Amino acid sequence: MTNNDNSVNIKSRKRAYHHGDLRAELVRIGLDHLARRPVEALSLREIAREAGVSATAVYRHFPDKQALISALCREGGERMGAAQAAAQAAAGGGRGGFDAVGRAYVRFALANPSLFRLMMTSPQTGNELDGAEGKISSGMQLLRDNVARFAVEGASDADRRVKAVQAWALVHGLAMLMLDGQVPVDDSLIEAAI
Amino acid sequence: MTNNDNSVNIKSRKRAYHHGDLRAELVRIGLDHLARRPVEALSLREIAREAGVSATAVYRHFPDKQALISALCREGGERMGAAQAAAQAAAGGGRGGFDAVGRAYVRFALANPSLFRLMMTSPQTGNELDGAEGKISSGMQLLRDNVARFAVEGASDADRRVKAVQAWALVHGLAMLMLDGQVPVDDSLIEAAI
DNA sequence: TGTACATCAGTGAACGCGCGTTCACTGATGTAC
DNA sequence: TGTACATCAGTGAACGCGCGTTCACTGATGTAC
Repeated sequence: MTNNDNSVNIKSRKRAYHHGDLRAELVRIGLDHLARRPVEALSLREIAREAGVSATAVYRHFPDKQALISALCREGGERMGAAQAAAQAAAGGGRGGFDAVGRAYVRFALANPSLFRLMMTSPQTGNELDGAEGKISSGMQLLRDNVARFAVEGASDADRRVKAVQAWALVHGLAMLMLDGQVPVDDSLIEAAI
Repeated sequence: MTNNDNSVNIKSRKRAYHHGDLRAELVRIGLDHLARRPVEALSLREIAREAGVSATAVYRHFPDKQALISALCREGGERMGAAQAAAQAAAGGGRGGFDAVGRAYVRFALANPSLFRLMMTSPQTGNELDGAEGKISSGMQLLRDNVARFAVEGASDADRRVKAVQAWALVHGLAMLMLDGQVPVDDSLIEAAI
């Protein structure tokens, strides 16, 4: 939030947020909910309530609930991509960096369970109006690029493609199994398995 | 369904089902829904509607919606286990049989998307009243047993545990990625990757 | 073989719930004169 | 520097919806006499 004077809330209920601030606040609260509660519990009314604003106010910033959800996915994708990029940078290039990206993928999923599920489930969210194409599911993209880059040893194209899918499946499967409580959430297990 | 005379429906609305038949019919319809529609669209009222019965009638067979869902998961677990066992038997023992179980896991998930998700997401469904402990999530169990059995090469216990998790994660990840449309649903890809 | 009766799987009306969305509105803000 | 006005982000009441669940009930079935 930039420069939002909360004391204004007490004196007047209108224009409590500077232009654009409520939008950012709604996204913030939405992401917070997704970090703590199941996807199906995500409610436009509750997010508005938590922002201290009427449900109707949301419609000043998003045409409908789906648009809010898309914004959450977009923001989630960016954060996930950033986390992976940071992990890769910290680990240096090469194989070590590649593994670091995979681990960051799993850790992001564990830290943001419902957001991660939502990002996976939602249709690719092609850019309807927005121009930022590549960024949208950048969390997926970075891992996929790495996977493609490190699977060059394979003989044929098809072979490389299989290796890429295997690598992604391993990482994604570990994330989902931990998320669903089928495998204990154990950081050293992440280190060992990836 | 055993011996259910449907012509009875026309003459009288009461006792249209022999004892126990409506229960089986509700489960059948529920599974059918789960094969075609998202989990969150599963509605007790709609299942009843489709069975040609009032919503209230369901409560003669299940204390509440959760009990219906548990029954669906139980049935799903059994079917999945059966599919895996059949695949293993067909492929013979050894490594080939092990791979066959993994592929059957993925194929079951693809054939029953929402049921598979429900089985993964639902808490382990420990047996409250029922005595059939091991059978409940037998779909998971068979794969896990196999995974444990074929990971003996590892040096230490911890190492074997890691290998087991990796194998499960690969299979599970491939299933989920295909289910979510992130990886094309392609049977030859399943063969190649597992 | 015929009759009285208990059982219990079905019925339809009604409940309260929270949801997403619409509507006509209001009043603080920033701008033009 | 002061005043009139357009803008538009907020308001609260209301909508219809389908849901899970409860209630008092009904009537076909199978059993005991």
